[in-house]
Amino acid sequence: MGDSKRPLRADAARNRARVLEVAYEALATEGTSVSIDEIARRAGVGAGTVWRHFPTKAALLSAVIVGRVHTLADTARELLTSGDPSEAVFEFLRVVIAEGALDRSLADAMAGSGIDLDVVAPGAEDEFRTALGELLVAAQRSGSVKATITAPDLKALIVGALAMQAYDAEVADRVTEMAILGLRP
Amino acid sequence: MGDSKRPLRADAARNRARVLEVAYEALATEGTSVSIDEIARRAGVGAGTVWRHFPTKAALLSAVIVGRVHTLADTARELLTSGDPSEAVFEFLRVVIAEGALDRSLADAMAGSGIDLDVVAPGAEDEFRTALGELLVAAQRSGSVKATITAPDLKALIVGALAMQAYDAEVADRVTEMAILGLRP
Amino acid sequence: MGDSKRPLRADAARNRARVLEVAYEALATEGTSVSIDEIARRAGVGAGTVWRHFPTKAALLSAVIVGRVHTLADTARELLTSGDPSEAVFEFLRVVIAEGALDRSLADAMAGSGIDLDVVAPGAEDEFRTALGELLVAAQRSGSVKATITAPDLKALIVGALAMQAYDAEVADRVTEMAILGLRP
Amino acid sequence: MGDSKRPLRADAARNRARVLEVAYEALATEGTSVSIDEIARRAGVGAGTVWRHFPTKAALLSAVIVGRVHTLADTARELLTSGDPSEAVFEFLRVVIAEGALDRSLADAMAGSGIDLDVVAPGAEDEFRTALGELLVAAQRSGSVKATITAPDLKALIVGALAMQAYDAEVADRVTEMAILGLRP
DNA sequence: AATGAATGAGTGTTCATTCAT
DNA sequence: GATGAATGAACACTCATTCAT
Repeated sequence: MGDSKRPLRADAARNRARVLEVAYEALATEGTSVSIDEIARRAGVGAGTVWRHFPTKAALLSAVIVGRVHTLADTARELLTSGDPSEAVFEFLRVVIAEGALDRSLADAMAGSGIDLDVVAPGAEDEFRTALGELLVAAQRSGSVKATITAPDLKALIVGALAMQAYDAEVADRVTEMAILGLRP
Repeated sequence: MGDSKRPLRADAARNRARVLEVAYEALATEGTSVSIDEIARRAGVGAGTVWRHFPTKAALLSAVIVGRVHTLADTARELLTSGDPSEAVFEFLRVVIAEGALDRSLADAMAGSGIDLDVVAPGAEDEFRTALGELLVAAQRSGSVKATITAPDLKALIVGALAMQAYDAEVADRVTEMAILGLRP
Repeated sequence: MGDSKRPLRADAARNRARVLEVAYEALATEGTSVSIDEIARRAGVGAGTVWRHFPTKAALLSAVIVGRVHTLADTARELLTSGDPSEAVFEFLRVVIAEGALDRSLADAMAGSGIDLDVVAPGAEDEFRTALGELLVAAQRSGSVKATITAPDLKALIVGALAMQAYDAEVADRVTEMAILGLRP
Repeated sequence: MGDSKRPLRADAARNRARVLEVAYEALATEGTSVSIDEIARRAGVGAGTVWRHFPTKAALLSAVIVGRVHTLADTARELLTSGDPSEAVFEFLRVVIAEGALDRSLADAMAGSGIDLDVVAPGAEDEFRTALGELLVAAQRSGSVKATITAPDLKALIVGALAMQAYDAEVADRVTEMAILGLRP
């Protein structure tokens, strides 16, 4: 099991990665209204090539989002092991905010009709939830976050930060700092 | 005051109001993807009539948003005079959340490229800021909100609540409650 | 009842008729593969205008077919009243064949997936069946068609003639003449 | 006889045959709208392999049709030698009808613009005509078909049966039976 | 002032054909 | 010889905007 897809040919893999990268930037900059043609143009490939790799626009959006979720989960793990575990959760929130300017696509796409992370990439969702859980446990163990705070609270805060970021960076910043005060004992 | 436009004829004013009302409902229900034709159809007028009053789709969105801001400012004033002033600000936040399910359009439209409330309706912005300022002063005077909280903090919280609402009701709920904890002394 | 649609504005009606006419010719000449854009171009209108009148390609095909069925029913009635009733049914078959060169669209469209005359225009279907029934009764009464022949036989012959016409005029001609021999006592 | 093409390598020949077989089934089932990619996928070969053997879609269609014509000619010969020669021609017609459900592709493809059997495979055409001629001669010799019927009449009936089959099985059935009555003395 | 028909560029998606591996 | 990725034009359909009535 797990070998249902042979590895892509080198050139195809290169194109796929290039499209994903360009799509991420384009979505972050322009929102979900960017056209597939525009993404293809920027990536220097034909529209059909985008279609080969991502047969619907939703599939492309999902792939971008899944990639972003992986990156965030990586970031969470790094913060936990490389710094002060009691502050890692707050650091993570700030990273989400700081990088969120590029993440208009996530909130847009997920708010937009019909993309459910649980459905398109259950693995990514689990990975993300696990990382968040570790951040939370570390913080509560060291007393920097109230014991009454739950993992869903934390996830809501992350998602909310992204949603606010999509609208306005300063708004996200201010509200998150207020909510962080509410997290502390 | 010295407006260059004469008052609208009665039937025109009625049409304008009807379009606005229908547009608000349609945008709240369907998001910004509703077509102008659909709004015209629901309002029982021709597409050209919508165009006469709102020459671009952005103009219609702006007008809807301005109307909504007026309503929110009214709500703020009512809460201040009819209930406990020390809790009015929290009540207001909860109203924003509760009604926000109808306000997907606001965040959508404002997050979408290029609508700036300060530009399209400086008066509405002022009115809203004033009402928020009064809520804040009342709360701080009675000690229910920390003295370090500023009007921009509060505005960010309102706007953030709307942005989160557009994505997910529960997220908005949880994050706002956390932030309210951060507001209290 | 029956006034659910107000009469079209004069210019709209003209456009609708022009599109239908052009569509009939184009479909007859090129088959169902003609694009809507091509039809719009030939009719001298925008693609959106075609769409306003016929929101899907199937709707346009249906309208063309219904129009054609009406014309055929008219022809049947004329043949019955203006000539020899005993030969009217054979004359009608020959007209179908002769004009069928323009009718590639009918067989194509009806063979193609999903257009059912009974569904798109039950009235037209009834009108057609009635006209065929009258042709058959008149012929059987005068003894020019066997009593064992039924209305469905006759309808099959018409439809088959169209289907063969779409492929080859001579084939339709020869087979129909053979079948006519089978019809006679 | 002196063909300019050397015989195909064994594996290439196997691929060619497999593609043809799959193409016949796919065309019969789905009509001419099946994509080359889909046929390649079902045959388990790459799209380029299909292209190597059949450089255009029309070439593939032609090859399928030619193959089908060969099969029909074989059937005709078998019926002539293994059964009652006087009824063989009627049996053959019924076989064409019965199997015609799989032959939507023939009528589709030949009705569609530009494939002419005489051009793409004069040999197959001759073989088919010869077999039909033999059926006809046998029937007329035994008195089961009128002497006035010609080979082109019979060919029209076969082709017409296929054309009608593509539209509706019952139509083909009824019309062919009527025409058979016209064939008998 | 109001209507609603017309426009035409734009969307996501599809696919026959070509070509680098 | 075989592969399957890439191409790019085409499709049906949509809609904000304009304009004749």
